[in-house]
Amino acid sequence: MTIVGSKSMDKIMALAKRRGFIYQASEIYGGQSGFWDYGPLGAQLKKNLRDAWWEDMVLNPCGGEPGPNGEPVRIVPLDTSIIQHPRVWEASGHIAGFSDPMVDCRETKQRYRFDHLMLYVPVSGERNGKPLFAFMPDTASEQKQKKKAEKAFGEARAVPLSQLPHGEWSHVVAPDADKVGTLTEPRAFNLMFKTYVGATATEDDVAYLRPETAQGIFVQFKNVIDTTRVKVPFGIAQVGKAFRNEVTPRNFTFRSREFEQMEMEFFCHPDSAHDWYAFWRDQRMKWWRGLGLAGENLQLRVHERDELAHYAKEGAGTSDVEYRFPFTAPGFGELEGVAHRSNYDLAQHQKYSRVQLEYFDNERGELLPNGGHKGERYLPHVIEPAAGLDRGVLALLCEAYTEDPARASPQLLLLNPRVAPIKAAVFPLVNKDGMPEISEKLYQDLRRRFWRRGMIEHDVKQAIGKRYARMDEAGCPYCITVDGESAASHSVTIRDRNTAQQTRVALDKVHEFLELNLFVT
RNA sequence: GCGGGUGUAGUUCAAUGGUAGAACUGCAGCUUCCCAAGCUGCUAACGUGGGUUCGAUUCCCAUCACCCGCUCCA
Repeated sequence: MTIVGSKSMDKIMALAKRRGFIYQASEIYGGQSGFWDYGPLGAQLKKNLRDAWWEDMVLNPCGGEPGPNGEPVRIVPLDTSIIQHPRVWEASGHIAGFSDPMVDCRETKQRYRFDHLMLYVPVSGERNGKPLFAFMPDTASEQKQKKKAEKAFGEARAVPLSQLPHGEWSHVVAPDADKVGTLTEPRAFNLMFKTYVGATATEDDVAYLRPETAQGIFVQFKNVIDTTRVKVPFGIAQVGKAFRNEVTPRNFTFRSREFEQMEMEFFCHPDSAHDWYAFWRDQRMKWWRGLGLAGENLQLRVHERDELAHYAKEGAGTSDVEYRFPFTAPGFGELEGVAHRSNYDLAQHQKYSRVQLEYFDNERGELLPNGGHKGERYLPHVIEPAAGLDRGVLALLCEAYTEDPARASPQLLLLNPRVAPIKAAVFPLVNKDGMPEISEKLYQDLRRRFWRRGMIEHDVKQAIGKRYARMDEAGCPYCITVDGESAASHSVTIRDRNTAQQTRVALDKVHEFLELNLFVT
């Protein structure tokens, strides 16, 4: 068990840089806030994590474990465009809230358009220490706030909130709030990256880089249903880049402006949504555990009602898989959210596109004399496990980072073999006496066998201890050394990264050893 | 967005108003039969842009980036 407190982010970042895992984007130009690049080892580590997700979500979901309906889980892949029709983001609700200045209520977590909010103030103009009451016209808050205002200071009149002098903000009671001063400053939330489609680049050509990959799935839901013979319940999975103009990119790659998501939208009948929600919540937690985030640094957290996103207000709820990063400790940071989105997205797209997106389920409805069912038409509910690939990589690095003062080279990465970028390294103990010839041959053989699984390294230069140390820092699980006995006994030593202990293995059994220790869990 | 801090080789640090020194890393050679060993050599840095000055890595301003604390995270 490693103690998080002993892990400093500075050291992890230095190692990530030094060993070529993560670089600052555009570093030679001074860097660009919110953007990071992956170096050779980082790119492979990230690919391994992405592949692991793909294997366990698409190719063989949940390792073959049946879903709550007792049947194999069926998920199909998809790859949609980063730039979608702008109306997609109107339907999804991403544009509505963010093209105009908004104010948030810290108490109720409601968000209001700044230019829509009104305020009840005394007709006399003198507040006399009483609070002022904000409301949204044509909502229940209008009458409620009016009553409160009249009780507080008699006759009240309505003025736009925007006319309020800045110093008076702390005296405003927000709609549906109890306390004063819970409204934030008005802010423009242009969280979506804007661009122009076409060379003319007029305002008519405005488009956005997707702020999440999920909408591409909802938009193509009908095509997938119509062309692939899938039946509800089933999932559609997608991995890809998403972009958000974060106000404050912070904490290394944790909050980046360009990031990669691994999202799966699982479509099911509304009646079974709770079961599928619980199923995916537990499956996803199990998955992260299986990759090495096994200790108490991983937790599942159920969202409070008042922090649910707009699409998850109704339904079974939202849970986050969270990891205790060194920079969040003792708190946790989100790795993946599992949300019951109800039918919010399909309903929105059906409304905005005016295309029928309901699913006809001919295995439901009343039983017919011929043994079939009458069928039922409905908008499926959606359970969405949405994971951050970059956050996953960061969590793996943080978890793997270990200091062992007993070693000459105290820093090492205890990466799970499945995600480790370098699977094995082959060394001649010394670069002479026929050893490099044997190691070169073994290296070529192993690379031919394992290239699909990851990198195999070969290094003949410098002292053996230095080569071991390098591999420890890269998180390579096994170092295979050709020594003086190898030629005569046709054997090599295999060094375990975690223990630094060596085992002698016959040359022609090395691949079996790796197969067994690296890939069989 | 606010406040504080920091920017010198790949990393970790030093010095200096007269353009920088080291350790480790990396690379090459020698050596080397098991954990960053030894010897020799090489590569390699003052975040960027202004200002002051005869001269700025050093002082000033701006900017960019990172870190910490708030804020934010639809």
